Amino acid sequence: MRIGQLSQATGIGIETIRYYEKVGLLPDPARLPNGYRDYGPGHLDRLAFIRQCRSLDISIADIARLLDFRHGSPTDCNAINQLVDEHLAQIRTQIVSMRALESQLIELRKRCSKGKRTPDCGILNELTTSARGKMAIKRFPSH
Amino acid sequence: MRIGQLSQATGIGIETIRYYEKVGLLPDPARLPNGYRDYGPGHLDRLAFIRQCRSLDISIADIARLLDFRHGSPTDCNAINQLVDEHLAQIRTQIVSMRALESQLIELRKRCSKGKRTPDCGILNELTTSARGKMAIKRFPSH
DNA sequence: TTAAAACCCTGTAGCTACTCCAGGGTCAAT
DNA sequence: ATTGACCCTGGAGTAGCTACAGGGTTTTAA
Ligand SMILES: [Zn+2]
Ligand SMILES: [Zn+2]
Ligand SMILES: [Zn+2]
Ligand SMILES: [Zn+2]
Repeated sequence: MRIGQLSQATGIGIETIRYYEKVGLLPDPARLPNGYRDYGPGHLDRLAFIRQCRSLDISIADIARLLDFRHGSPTDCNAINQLVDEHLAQIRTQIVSMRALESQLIELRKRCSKGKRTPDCGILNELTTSARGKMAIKRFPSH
Repeated sequence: MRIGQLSQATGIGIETIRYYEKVGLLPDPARLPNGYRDYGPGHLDRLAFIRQCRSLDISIADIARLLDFRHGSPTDCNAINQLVDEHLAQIRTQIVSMRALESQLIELRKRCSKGKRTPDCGILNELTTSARGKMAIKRFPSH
């Protein structure tokens, strides 16, 4: 199977497949006499696994760890459970901070209505004044 | 005011301040005879505004636009309202997809309990089978 | 037969918003 | 005279791709 076919089969772009090879996620494939990459079913399987992990936003480094567990000698799988737990915690943290961001932006948006001119824009003014409010207490004399 | 003082006053790192100068967010400051950067109150103000925007996750490019509105000749501010609306929409989209991600990871996590060995790990197996399930229908004969 | 289209190759640069470092120069105090 | 705290420039690194540039190969159609 050539790279274009692998790309079609997995829905992953050709450049991305070559990138996964470069960073060590996908083992180097055999080569045809003309130098083209020649993939087998193992590559297809592995690449599908990678795509599934990426769709869950698992990092390249963590996918490498998962692939090691998958293809290495059997061990205790607690590390896998822990990896998922950590990612879940990370996602939840991000959701919390994005919701905080959302409400801040909602408040900001309320400051302005239609048809104002920039010097009277409530949004600009709010950004300016809250920026000033957050500045360090310390003052710097000019001498 | 030298760069270290500006850094202290705004809470922005020195390297970051130089970066903002390089990308055009902060105007080039005057220089002291020894070549050190010499900032005025205008820079402090502008930098505080920038930090405020960044804390709302507004991109460098959009901050540049906001600064243009802030320091340019007065115009209609609808573009500003729209900018905030777009960011709000973006944030909300991201929250939605992160929640979807969260529930997927929760489901995945349920697949495995303590003390299993990697070949029996429900998480690994789930990742593998759902990866296979999502593969393109098209098959590639080996001939 | 030949020319275009479609495929493949390597290597490099670009994206975001910083952050860090190497290898210097400058200035105050000891 | 030397230490330490500053400051400078320029370049590399981060994550995960994506998009070339500048070539070679294979298939298909005129
Ligand atoms: Zn992780
Ligand atoms: Zn407005
Ligand atoms: Zn925007
Ligand atoms: Zn498990």
